[in-house]
Amino acid sequence: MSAFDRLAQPIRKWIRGRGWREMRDIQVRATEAILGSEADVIVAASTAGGKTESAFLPLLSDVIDRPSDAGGFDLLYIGPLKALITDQAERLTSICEWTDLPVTPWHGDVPQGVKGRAIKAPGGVLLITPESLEALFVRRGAEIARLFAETRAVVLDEMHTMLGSERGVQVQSLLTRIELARGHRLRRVGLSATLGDMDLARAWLHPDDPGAVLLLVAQGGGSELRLQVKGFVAGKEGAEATERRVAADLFTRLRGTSNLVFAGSRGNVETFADHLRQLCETQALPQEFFPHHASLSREHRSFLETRLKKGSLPTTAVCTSTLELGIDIGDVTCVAQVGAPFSVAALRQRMGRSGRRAGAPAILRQYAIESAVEAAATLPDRLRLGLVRAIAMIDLLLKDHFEPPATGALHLSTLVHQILSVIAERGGTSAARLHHVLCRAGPFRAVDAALFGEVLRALGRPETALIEQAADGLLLLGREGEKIVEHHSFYAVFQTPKEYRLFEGGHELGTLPVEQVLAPGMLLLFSGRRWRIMEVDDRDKVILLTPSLGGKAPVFGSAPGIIHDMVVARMFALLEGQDVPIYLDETAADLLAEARAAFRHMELDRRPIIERGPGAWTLATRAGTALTATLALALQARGFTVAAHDGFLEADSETRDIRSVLEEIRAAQGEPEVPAEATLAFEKFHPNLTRNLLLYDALSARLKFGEVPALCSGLLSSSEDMSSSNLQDYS
DNA sequence: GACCTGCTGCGGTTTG
Repeated sequence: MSAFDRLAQPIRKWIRGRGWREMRDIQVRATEAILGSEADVIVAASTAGGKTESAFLPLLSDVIDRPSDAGGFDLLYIGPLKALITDQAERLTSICEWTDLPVTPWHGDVPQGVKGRAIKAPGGVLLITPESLEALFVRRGAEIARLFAETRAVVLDEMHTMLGSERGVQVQSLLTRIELARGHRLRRVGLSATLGDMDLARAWLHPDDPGAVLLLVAQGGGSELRLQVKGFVAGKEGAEATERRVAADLFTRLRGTSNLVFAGSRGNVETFADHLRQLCETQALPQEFFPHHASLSREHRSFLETRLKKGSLPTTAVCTSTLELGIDIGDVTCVAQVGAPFSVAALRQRMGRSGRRAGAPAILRQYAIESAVEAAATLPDRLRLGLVRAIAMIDLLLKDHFEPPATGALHLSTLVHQILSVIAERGGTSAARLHHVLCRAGPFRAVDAALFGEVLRALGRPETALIEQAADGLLLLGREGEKIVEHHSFYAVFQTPKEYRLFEGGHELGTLPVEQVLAPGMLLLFSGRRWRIMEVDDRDKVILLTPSLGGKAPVFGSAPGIIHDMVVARMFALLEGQDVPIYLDETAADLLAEARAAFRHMELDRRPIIERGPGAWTLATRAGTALTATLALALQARGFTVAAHDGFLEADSETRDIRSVLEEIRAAQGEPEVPAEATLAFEKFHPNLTRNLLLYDALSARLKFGEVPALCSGLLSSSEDMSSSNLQDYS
């Protein structure tokens, strides 16, 4: 029987109505896998590859041909974005045209009435965010078993966003809790365009039996890739003039077509959008360049998304990662990247937005801006680390190597969240039951009973008061716990900063973080236009703006970027190599030659430690951000001031010698050494834990003291032969 | 030296 014939009659009718000549290969294979087995399935296909249909045509067929008598939702879909859920619900409603299966989108913008009706008569497909599912547990814990009693499968969309993230652990935990409530397993179907390590993806989907997960990868689809790296040197003209030259190049290359320009930060998005707007104005051309980032109003963002999707007018979005994944914005001619990205995985995701039409190439224009090098130039300037990283990223992209998600983290912040959620769901529970639900059946398997007890005691401290224990031993929400769980901000496992809202007239333009100093009279670039601040209301967190002629991009706040070991290793290979990639323009090639000359001149090709001056050293760690930062902490704990760059550390001390201190650190055998002033609280519920627990969490995720002794050995090795990795232990 | 994601229930008022 052909795959088409295995589908239910109403589904076949819908397919014929589409006028499809045949099903795609991935859809045929998914139909056979889903209808021919009970196994979990991963469907890996590009964004336009028909993943959603691959999963839902057979899943819906199964529901139609083998209807269940019990009530409850037949299929569950979890998606990371509200806009994606709205889109997918429309597509599924169309597919279900000839069936009587309801399709219910469920997120914060869905009206209460729709949700009320779905709870009263659950059935068909429920499409929901992780946060709204969390809210169901907290508010309607007793009804979970009824709602999902006979659910056939859960579809996990954009699965790559879940791997290694706090939100992914939350989803894993919620799925186990559904299974425990209804008493049997829930089949999982994962969808993604960009999964690096398939074994990790399998293990995430089915931790107890990764080998049983069927993996379906779409064939081909790899369109031709055209690349250029353009170098720019900021000379005496200053930074702004250089930005203008980059903007002028973008204007010439992109005008008249639709494109995405990834500018790296919200501040840069505003800066380049402003330059490009001015170029349109000067030449009396209609506006076709618009900014897009998370702080802009929903209204402005949807205007731009709709314009891109319609494709009738040339449109270039200057954007941050807001346009990296999610809803279908159609095909763009070219992806431009200003400055090096932070991961190959993100670059790959971005490239997926271009070259989607059959026969059209994917085009990447990489812009690298470097400073003019003078005698006092900094290490990153002399070694052209921005350009070198951009080339390393492209190199890895071409080889199809990208960063695997981090594994092995304890995720204690999300554990705290789930402890509160399970207690709220059941109105109270025992410590043993909690440990079973979350750490044995659930995703927190690295947390043993002793560590779990320490977490519970931290939450029960009088000053924390998240939980308390009744006389019979039952764990209940404490005074603060009640407050936190009651508020709607509880449902998300990630944290968001407080923000000002920006208005012009009664019209909201977007938001800015409250940390920065803003005062009336200041000039601002925002939402692609220029403003003067009229009024700052600190109580209501509102800022009133009026149009002006000047202005500069605001500071949106920052977090350190994390570069993987694999990228830094590639950067060193480039610095030590001779080859000049053919996709470099003349300036970029000159800059790479300068970087290589500087690398040799500093003798970094021969020695891992060089002395910049008395009490000032440069170390070539050749490691990514995590390990380099860990060594930096150990040096700081011993009185050094340090500055970290990709694969390098600059360490200064007036009293200590770097070699003897590295010997000491090596002798400490990976014992953590963290200066008292270093913060270890990064995640939403971290402030409720003890410093000791935060250290455990950091050691499991972002600090690598275990690798420090080997790193020290490599640095101390007197070998002149640097061809073998200095990360090996020579002792 | 960075980015992104999410949100319930209830009480009061208005409208047909």
